[in-house]
Amino acid sequence: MGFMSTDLVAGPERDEIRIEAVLHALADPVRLEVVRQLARQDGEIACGGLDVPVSKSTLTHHLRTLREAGVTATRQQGTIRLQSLRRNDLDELFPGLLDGVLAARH
Amino acid sequence: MGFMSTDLVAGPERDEIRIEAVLHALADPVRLEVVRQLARQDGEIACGGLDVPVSKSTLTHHLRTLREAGVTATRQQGTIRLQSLRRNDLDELFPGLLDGVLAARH
DNA sequence: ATCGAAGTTTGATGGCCACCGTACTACGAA
DNA sequence: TTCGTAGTACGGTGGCCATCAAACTTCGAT
Repeated sequence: MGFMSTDLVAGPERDEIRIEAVLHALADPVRLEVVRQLARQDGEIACGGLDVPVSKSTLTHHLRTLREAGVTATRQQGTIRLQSLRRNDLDELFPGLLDGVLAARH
Repeated sequence: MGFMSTDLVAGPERDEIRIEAVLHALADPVRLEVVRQLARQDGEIACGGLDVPVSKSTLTHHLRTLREAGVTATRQQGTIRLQSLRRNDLDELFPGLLDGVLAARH
């Protein structure tokens, strides 16, 4: 009670993030939509709070791809997993990339 | 003799360039290397001037993918095809994206 | 006209991966 | 402890695509 739960699910350190993995992660329409929703929210979203037209298991797969690429961070909160964008890390490694992607009309 | 040959090979208009196609095009290691070499050169390069570890036919395939995504422009010069980056179009549509990708250490 | 150089096209192959349903795990509430 | 909720893990399937070799095309030079 009352303590900040920082129960992070494993992902790459900032220096381990590879541009190819990030681009591959962003190149899928479902994952791109997830990133857009995370960017719009500018905070954490649970899996169930994401509005994408795929099954639960497929969404799990996409979220793992994003996390392992270093695009998102995942924090466990009880039985819920909260997703957030790793804006700082991405902006430092690839300045402008994320903003450029989000600037695209869709 | 002496006139500028502007024999462009077909590609999408600027407004037809889709972010998903661009990301997919950039997500392949061979194509990303092509983009890096084009960016370093800051001009036109013939297919044969590109240093990538794939066969001729595979390179043709990659260059078509890049062109049809709107990442590169292709100009025919006799029997040679000159490739160039569509920097202006990409920067206008997705400001920062290309620079961010090129800023990645590799 | 012939030949070589530069690329494309075609057809085939193998691997990756997006997708699903089902079964499973873990946590919280009643 | 039982039940519901949230999400993961596991097989399995189909489709896309990176790859190549071989045959073809097109242009320029000889």
